[in-house]
Amino acid sequence: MTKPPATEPRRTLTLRDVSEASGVSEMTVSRVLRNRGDVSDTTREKVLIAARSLGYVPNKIAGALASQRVNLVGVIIPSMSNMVFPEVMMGISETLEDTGLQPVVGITNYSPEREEAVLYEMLSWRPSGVIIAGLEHTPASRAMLESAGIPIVEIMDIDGEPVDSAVGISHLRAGLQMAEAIVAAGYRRIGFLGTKMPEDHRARKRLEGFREGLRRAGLELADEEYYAGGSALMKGREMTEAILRRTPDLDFLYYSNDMIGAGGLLWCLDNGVDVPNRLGLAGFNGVELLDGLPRKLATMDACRREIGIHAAEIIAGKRPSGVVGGERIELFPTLQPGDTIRKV
Amino acid sequence: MTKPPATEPRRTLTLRDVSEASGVSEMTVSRVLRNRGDVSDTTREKVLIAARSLGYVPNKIAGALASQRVNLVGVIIPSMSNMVFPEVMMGISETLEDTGLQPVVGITNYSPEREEAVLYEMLSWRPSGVIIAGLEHTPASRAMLESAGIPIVEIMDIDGEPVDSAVGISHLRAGLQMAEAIVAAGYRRIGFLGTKMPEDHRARKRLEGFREGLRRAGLELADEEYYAGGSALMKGREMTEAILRRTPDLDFLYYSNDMIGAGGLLWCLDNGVDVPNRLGLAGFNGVELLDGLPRKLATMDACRREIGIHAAEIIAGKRPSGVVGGERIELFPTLQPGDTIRKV
DNA sequence: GGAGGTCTTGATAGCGCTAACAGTAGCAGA
DNA sequence: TCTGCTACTGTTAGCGCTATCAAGACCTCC
Repeated sequence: MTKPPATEPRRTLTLRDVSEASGVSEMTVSRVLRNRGDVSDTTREKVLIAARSLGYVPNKIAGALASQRVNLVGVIIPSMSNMVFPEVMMGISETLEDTGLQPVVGITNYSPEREEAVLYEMLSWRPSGVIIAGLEHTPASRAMLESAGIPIVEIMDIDGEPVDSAVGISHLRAGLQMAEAIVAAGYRRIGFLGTKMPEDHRARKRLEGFREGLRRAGLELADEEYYAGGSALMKGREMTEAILRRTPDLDFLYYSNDMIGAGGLLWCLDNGVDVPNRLGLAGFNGVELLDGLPRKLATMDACRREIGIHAAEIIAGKRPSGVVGGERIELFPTLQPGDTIRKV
Repeated sequence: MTKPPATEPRRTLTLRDVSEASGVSEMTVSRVLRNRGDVSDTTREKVLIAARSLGYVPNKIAGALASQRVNLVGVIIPSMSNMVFPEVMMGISETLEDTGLQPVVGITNYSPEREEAVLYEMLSWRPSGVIIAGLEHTPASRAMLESAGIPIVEIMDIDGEPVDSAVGISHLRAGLQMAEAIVAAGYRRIGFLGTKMPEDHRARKRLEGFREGLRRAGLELADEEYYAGGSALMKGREMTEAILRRTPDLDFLYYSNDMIGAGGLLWCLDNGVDVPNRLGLAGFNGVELLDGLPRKLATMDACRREIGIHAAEIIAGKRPSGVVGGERIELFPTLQPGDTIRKV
């Protein structure tokens, strides 16, 4: 039988091809490629040369099915566009790096239905664990998480009942603290600017906590302004102008995130508003970006990187002491007064 | 033998469980769950009820192995932290949404070795296609891409030889055009500010094209300044101050990206530099963020969303006319002069 | 000398699903 | 009545890999 010409229609390679090319069993090839079990140096060498020269890429689908192990960790977050989640991701990837585990991201756009769909899709790949933002999920999502039989870490928030483990900060408390700081600095006519996002539970909780803080001082919000979509910086300018036109005697503006806060700050500087004496400003998140602004906006960092690190550690089983699951790690954000709150 | 009490240690469910619970064969369950093939309404109903009440989640690993089809598309990009790639991702996800295909992202941090590793990992899941940033890869990466036997789309750049398809803009030309516009506006003492990133080939090509543009006008760069790491906005300020201190007679600064450009702009405004008369500024990318700045930075949009859309269309086989592969789509960025280049 | 290692390799049996084909029933048309 | 179809359901045989066990070769130590 004559060999067909060099370029035969290429099937995708399997272990068998490498096994034939190197003259050992498939099992041995598998062992070499996974660095598992004893294989003599000469055999190992032969196999590696054969695999490389063929350009063999293992099929993890088959491998995962056979071994019942998948090196994937599902990460489900609402968005990637504001700076907050990328930073969480950094913490996660960095921590997972030397564990052989690999994050796979799903985006929900703050939609519970979408979250449910993304979760279903993820679980159908049988990941080793799931990291998911928030504690609020549809009943179906919660049921899936509960019966998945893998570690689940709910991140960002700890005001609620986690399915399994949770790592985050208390947004209720964050809002409360900010209110206290503002009141302590002597501001009294306080406005709030935020997003129209009923499903952003963390922003909602911050506002709730903020209101509570004001109430304890016998105050309440003097005005509110909400937006949806568009460039946050620009929206911050527009909203600031709008709220001040409507309620000119406001002496403080609390923004639900740093980006609109920064927009507000720029508007004030452009329009000669005396910050922080005539008007104080504060945001939330501690976005690094703001470091370059002419003045530093008061904010509260959300411990984003740390949250990612801790969550990944739980999934990777790296937590100290033999804790098995159901961990609850609360982190504590610190207030950064910047230049936009009066010093007391 | 007595049945163990209700709460027995839960194995993960398989088709067989649903099949037993609903009294039909596994095959029929499979058909119902995938909506494929004819199944009577009554059977369908029975199966769906059983599946739902058990909380069955299909195992895509087994499904993919059996069907030799994987609904995943690998997307390999250098970074997620500057605003450029998230926007490409939006275009991709949006386009893939109704195709049953699902993007899976890998990040390389501009490291060719990392890219190689990420690519290997991705290919081992046998995705339906790969979208990868840039045309420059290690020989091993290129070999993998060539022999993967799936559609490959290299994005962002088209100055080079693609493995299969390519969608992007010419960064060489982008740099050249910007140089021409600057020269035409009468600027002569031109500085460049960029990142220390030998592996950011697109930034390199823009600079190359920019130099060529200056040379054609008998000019050359009067000074250069590079940075690495840190908050881009902040770095933009610092670098601007540094380059102007060193070469005070510069009349134009070309930044390799909008963020440092924005930092530069803020510095100029803070320090009373007359922009654009005494000093002109320009960046690159067309980042939406900049909309909120006091003055609009000259820039060039990089067609990021469109790139994502076209790339996804190629993978999904949505391209018009029966083109099979090896498509090359060039997009053309437009110059947005903003307020930081003198009107001619 | 033989029991009991260690090291290395291979054979076998699935993992949970789906492609492909093989029925079976029911019904229209000749 | 039989053929030929459509609608539905089940059986069989893998997909490409790994867990597990078995076995051969070669030692070591009483």
